[in-house]
Amino acid sequence: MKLATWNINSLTVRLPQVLDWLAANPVDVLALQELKMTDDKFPVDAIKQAGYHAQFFGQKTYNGVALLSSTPATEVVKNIPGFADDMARSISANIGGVRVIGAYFPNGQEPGSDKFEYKLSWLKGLRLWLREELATHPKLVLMGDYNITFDDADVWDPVGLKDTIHCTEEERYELRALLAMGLHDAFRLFKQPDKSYSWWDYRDFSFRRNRGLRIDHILVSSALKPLVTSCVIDKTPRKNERPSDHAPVLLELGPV
DNA sequence: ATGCCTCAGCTCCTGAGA
Repeated sequence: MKLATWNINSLTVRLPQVLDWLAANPVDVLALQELKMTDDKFPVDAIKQAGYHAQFFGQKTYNGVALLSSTPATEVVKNIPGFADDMARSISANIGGVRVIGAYFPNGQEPGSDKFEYKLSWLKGLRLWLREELATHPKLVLMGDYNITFDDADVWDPVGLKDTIHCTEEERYELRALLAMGLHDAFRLFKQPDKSYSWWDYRDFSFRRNRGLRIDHILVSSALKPLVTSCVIDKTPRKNERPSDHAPVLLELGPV
């Protein structure tokens, strides 16, 4: 089973790239973030023609998430039960025997800001809900744009970016709390190239200089961990003419 | 501190992203 996550920064702009990428990478599940469109604009037909079912949860201008799957998705849940939120940030479903959660974590803008406080409360809401979700669905994958780095290895300039957004102790505390409840960073289960990142700023030739952050993650539950055979970042689409600022992350599992 | 780049929208500037 192959799963992937990709923040595509507007599905309107990136639909051709998503279809191209799926043709080259026929995954079973693709979680998308930052659709930036309302549900009535979602390209159901194009996705269907590509051979995929689609579950989506969008809003105008910002945010928006979707799960594309080669087999039907069931028990679809939008956002975090128990956490009131007016933004479309997560979508969950059972697909191929796995509970899949695709999420677009809040950015947080700047430590100390209102948006940062919202990010921390969202993270706490996610953590409290996940505890139950893991008990109900032991085979679980949480993937998406976390907007948090685990540690210095995920940051191109750990000194210059110390305690800035995506790199603060408060954010990383919440990320480690997810690991403490039995989730595992699939990417680090394997030897990876030094300076592996999933996002590069559009400005200052950041991609060419590999000035990036690893903020897109795939976490797997303990029940799935032994089944993981690979996890990689695919930098290929970042080289496209009008790329998303994020690259997809891919996970491969043995038979579930 | 600001610009640098990209995208959406009550669009020719602004807010937000990260």
